[in-house]
Amino acid sequence: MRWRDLETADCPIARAMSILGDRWTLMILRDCFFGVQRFEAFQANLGLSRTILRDRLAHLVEAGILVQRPYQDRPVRYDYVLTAKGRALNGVMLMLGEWGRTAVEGQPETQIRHRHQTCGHILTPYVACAACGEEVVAKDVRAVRAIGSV
Amino acid sequence: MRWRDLETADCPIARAMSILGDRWTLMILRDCFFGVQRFEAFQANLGLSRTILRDRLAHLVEAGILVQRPYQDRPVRYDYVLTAKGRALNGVMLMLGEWGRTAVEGQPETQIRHRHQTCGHILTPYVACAACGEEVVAKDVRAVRAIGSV
DNA sequence: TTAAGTGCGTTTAGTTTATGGACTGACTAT
DNA sequence: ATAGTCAGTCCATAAACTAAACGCACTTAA
Repeated sequence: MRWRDLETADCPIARAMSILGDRWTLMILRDCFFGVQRFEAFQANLGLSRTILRDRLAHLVEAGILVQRPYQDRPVRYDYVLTAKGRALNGVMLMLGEWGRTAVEGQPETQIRHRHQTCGHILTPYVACAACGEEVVAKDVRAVRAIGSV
Repeated sequence: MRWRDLETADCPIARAMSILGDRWTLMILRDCFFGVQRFEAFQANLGLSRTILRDRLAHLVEAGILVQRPYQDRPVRYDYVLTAKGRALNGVMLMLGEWGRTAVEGQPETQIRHRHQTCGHILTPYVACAACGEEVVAKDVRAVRAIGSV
């Protein structure tokens, strides 16, 4: 199966993965959330090949997740910054980090956490339901095919 | 950079991606959450090559995300089912699906949603802070290096 | 008892992607 | 002038992925 056939899949996870589903894209976006904006910085942080970095950044721009913002002329150079669509990945990132932190063994002495500025605590994120505000756990959820949303 | 070097990274997202970060693994896990358990079913649903499927399932078992549960002898055949560690990915899946649904254009007529059994509504998931219960948005969050958690 | 089917894999050969390193180009700073 | 910075391209090699065929240990149907 060709990978980017998933773009038009019926399943939103499949559509998400058609954009995010390779070895580097989510790592690049993690760096974006940490404030990294420049080509050299991504490359130095991640250690991926420049060819791939170029390709992935271009895809992310094309997908509307990053925008190029010129920070100098002669020669023109761009920062890569998150769009609203990119910032909307915040929840995915937080949950992914939480899973990596709690579920994946391997105990580095320090780990990166987040502080929730509005309450001051170190963040432990969980997924809640917009309708009832309760925490959502796997067993309480059933997949349904929906037209519209209710 | 060699990919599985990330296993011991300091960043929990990097550690998560060392397991989940390829084109198919999260798609396989999505199917697991939808109840798929058998080799042929994964292969038919996803259309990936059998070679890769074998490899990915083996990795997921090795990582403790799936377990093989024999459902017949002669010849012995296994179901692949989520462990607690696997089920802990529920939040990631929900947020990934929500992002795919709301942020990725392309409007199939029907989409897969979830029903939140405890309140009966179609689920719109969001990420909340365990300390204060409020929704967590990108701008209210700052990365910190932490030893312990508080 | 032969034939067909099922389920899970392996093998093979060919294609696609990724990799690391050198290189270019347009500058700036010393 | 010389070195350094930054973003990117080019290239040869290496690794990953693919589709299709095949193998094996059965079960079921003819």
